[in-house]
Amino acid sequence: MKYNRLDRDFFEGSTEEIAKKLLGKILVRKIDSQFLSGKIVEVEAYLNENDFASHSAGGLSQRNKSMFMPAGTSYVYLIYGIHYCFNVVTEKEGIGAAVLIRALEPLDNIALMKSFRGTDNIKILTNGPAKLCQALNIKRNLDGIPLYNSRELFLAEGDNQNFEIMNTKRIGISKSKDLLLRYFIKGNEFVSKGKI
DNA sequence: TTATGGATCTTCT
DNA sequence: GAAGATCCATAAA
Repeated sequence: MKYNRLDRDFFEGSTEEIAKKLLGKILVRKIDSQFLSGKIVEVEAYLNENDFASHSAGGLSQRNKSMFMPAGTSYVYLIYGIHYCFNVVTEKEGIGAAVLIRALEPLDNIALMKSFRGTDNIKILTNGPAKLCQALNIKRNLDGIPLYNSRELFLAEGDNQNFEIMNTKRIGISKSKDLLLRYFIKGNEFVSKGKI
C-alpha cells in the first residue's frame, strides 16, 4: 500500500477543525520495514482555553510540554500507570491544544497488530485510545516527534471521505464534561463507545 | 447486559 | 498523597 503523507499545512486551523479533518485519514506506523496502518474513525479535541479536562489547563509541565509544540507534533502520554494514548498537537507553538485519537479501523498488517495486542479478535484491536497505541506499538519514545516529517509515525490521505460525522460529549473525563468535542464516523463499527 | 474493582506509576498538590 | 483523556476480568442481575 502506498501512503500519501499529510504535510505541515494540513495541521493549520482550529483544533475542532483539525479533529474533524482527521476522521477518515490514515495513521501509519513503520516498524523496521513493515507498515502498520488504520483509518481514524473517532477523535476528541482538547482545547487551550476554557477546557479543564485538557492536560494543558494547568499550564506547561514536563508531562504535557509536547502539547505546546507546533501543530503536527505528536503527544504521547501514560495514563493510569499502564496505558499510552496518542494525540495530534494543534495550534501554534506556545498554545497547548491537541486531538486525541480514540479509535482506528485496522488496515495494513493486521497480523502484527494482533500479536502486539495479544488477541485474534479484529473488533477489539484498535477501538480505544490505549488499544490502538498497543496495536501500533506507540510508546513515549514517539512523544514530541513531528508527524509531518517522521518515518516511524505519520498521517496519510484516506480514500473515501464519504461519511457522516457525529458530535458528542467526550469520554472518561470529570471536568468540562459537557463540551461537545468528540467526533466519530457514523455507523463505523470500530468506534469505541456509543456507536450508531 | 451492566457494574465493579484491580492493575500500576507519573505528575502535581 | 491522590488522581488520572483506560482496559480487562469477574461478578451480579
